[in-house]
Amino acid sequence: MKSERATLPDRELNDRLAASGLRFTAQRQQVLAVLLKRRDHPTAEEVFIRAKSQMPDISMATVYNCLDALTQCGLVRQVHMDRGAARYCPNMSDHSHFRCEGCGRVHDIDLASEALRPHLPRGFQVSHSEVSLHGLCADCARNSAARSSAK
Amino acid sequence: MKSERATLPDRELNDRLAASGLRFTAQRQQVLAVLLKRRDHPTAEEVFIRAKSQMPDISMATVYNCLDALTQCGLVRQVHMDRGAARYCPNMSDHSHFRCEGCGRVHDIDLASEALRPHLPRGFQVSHSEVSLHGLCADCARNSAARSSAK
DNA sequence: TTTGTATTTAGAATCATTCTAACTCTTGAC
DNA sequence: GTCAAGAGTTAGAATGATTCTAAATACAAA
Ligand SMILES: [Mn+2]
Ligand SMILES: [Mn+2]
Ligand SMILES: [Zn+2]
Ligand SMILES: [Zn+2]
Repeated sequence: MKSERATLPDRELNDRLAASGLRFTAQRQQVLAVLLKRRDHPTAEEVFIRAKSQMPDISMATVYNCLDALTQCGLVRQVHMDRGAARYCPNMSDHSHFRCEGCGRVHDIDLASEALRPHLPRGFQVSHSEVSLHGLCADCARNSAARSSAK
Repeated sequence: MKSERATLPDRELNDRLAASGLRFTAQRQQVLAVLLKRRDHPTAEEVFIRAKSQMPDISMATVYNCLDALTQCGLVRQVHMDRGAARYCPNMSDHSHFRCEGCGRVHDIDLASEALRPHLPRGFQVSHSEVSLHGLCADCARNSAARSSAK
């Protein structure tokens, strides 16, 4: 049985889209649902695969369009690690990203770009900033330490 | 009259290349010279154009190869701003980058990634980090303030 | 010299993304 | 309800940056 009233994320989606003069569509709902379900910073390609499993007719072009719409209306951020495909994150708090070279996962890091402000030279006005870190996450660091001590 | 002994950057280049098992070549020398001459974070394309003006037979593939060799032997860093082409920087000190939306220039910012260390969650090991900032540089901010007050 | 390897080169291939143009759906006069 | 206008979706083409490939060239050591 489907609830009469929209779920909370759907209501939020509807309002945000409307505020940007955009329509609520099944595809945008699906793409957002994918991002909210597993917060692992998937690429557009990965979003496409996951969305397609629920909505077989959705196209890659639409996934790009939806991700763009969601980004525009402030529900999703693009994340740029490495040179490869952009990743997408539905966590809109001011945070940074850490890409683990061991497991490949992209972790949210509670490091606000606000913290960088005092380091800037006089007169510069920052409108947007991005911090990307690379290395070993706690789990992978522990494993690699264990492996090397075991020899 | 050309000096008998190699210039300082050439000596350094020779040593660094040797240390990585790479040869000193005219193309690598030229590409490094381009980067040292104007430290404005050019893209590979821009490096190609500048190098070509001195060395008309150099190819784009070689510019990519040389930039790669210079990066490997620690004389140059790749800088990733936006989604576009990578930029190259011969300043190997721990610093960050600021892309001005007014004039398009990429400025070095004296913000060491070391400063981020204390913000990391326990157990994470950072091997590399990059901070990219966007906004208005001091000059452009001043101009835009002047323009808006003049109405 | 000779010979093996590193480097350069042009062009093809690849990858992510954007664009195009046709089709479909929604909305809001009438 | 009908219908036109606009918004959204779609497949596939086009683009831009980079990497790959294979042949030619330059080098360095034997
Ligand atoms: Mn995130
Ligand atoms: Mn720099
Ligand atoms: Zn890990
Ligand atoms: Zn500027």
